[in-house]
Amino acid sequence: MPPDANPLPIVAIVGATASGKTGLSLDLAHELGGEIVNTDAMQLYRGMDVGTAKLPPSQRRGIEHHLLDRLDVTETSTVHDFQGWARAEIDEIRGRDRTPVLVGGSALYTRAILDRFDFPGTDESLRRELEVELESVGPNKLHERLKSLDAQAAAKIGPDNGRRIVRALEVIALTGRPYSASLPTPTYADPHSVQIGVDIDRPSLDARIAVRVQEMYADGFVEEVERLLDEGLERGQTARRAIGYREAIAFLRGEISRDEAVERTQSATRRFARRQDGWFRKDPRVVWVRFDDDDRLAQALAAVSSAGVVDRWATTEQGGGISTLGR
RNA sequence: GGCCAGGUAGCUCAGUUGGUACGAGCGACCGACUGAAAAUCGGUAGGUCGGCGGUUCGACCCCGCCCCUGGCCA
Repeated sequence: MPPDANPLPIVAIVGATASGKTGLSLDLAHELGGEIVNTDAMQLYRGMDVGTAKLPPSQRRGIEHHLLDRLDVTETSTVHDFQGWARAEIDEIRGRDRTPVLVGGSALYTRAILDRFDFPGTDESLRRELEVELESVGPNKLHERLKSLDAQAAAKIGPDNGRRIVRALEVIALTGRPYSASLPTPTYADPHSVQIGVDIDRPSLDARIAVRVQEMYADGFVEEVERLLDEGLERGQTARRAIGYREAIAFLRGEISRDEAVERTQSATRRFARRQDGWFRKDPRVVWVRFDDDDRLAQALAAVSSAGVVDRWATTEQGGGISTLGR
């Protein structure tokens, strides 16, 4: 392996909301001379600050942050666009000899960047057609059609998951090939990638979530949502469904009380955090560090320094009889 | 103190004209996931039906007493 073949790594900090990713990412970026790349679907939106726990510029310690505030709340976020933006951003950062540090809780988005992961195209009018049909005939009818076209995908997706059925039908119509309803096996697009997961136990996490939501409301979250409503939040396909925002909207409409909005937001966030955690846990490549370990930065740095040099280690540190098989 | 309503899954409530609870939504737990992913969808576990006694072959449903909650009247 030529020495130059070991470029700057791509570092990703993953884990549940409120686990402490942000703090660790800043420390890491500081140590590595890195720049932060957001991998959170909702922090992509301009104006969604308090409710997404977006780090205010004043607290960024002078570290560059990328991929925040890219979308208007009325726009639909797509993994595909995000993948393109993020990869371009990463190339640019590395081009400046800086280390990209990805931070965010959207597992699909993170994988879209790090892994070999190609998304089939989309077609506005076809999509709309299918959605209208879904609305009028219901998911089961569409599921039957999917079954005749791609029984495997149909079995995997299930008869009631309208949204995914529509997407499968769309992909099949567009590509003429079956839809893979299964995720590809995780393979880094660039082998010099590391994922560091922030490990936190549930009681601690739940307590932090409870506090965070309280603080959001104390910090003008409702006012933020009012502002965004003026900007057309409810017309947005993605943004208005964000946890916290949908509850705040219900509160502003007078459908639920403020306390109820807080409670529902807390419980929705807890559920979300569990899903996030499960999603990252499944990835065997993630190196975990405890959220409250004083040594976590050192552990993370160690994980980073071993990124991409696994091959070298395999030949030099293996020792014993196996080394005779060396390259 | 009197009257009325009610006490059924962790929560909010259905239900059985007496025959082993058809429960539902939410939550909890587990899982799926390729262009909305903070989305979308699937599965599992939870109940001595307020307590005690009575009637009955049999009561969560009937009777009596008691406890608790809410409301009304004193």
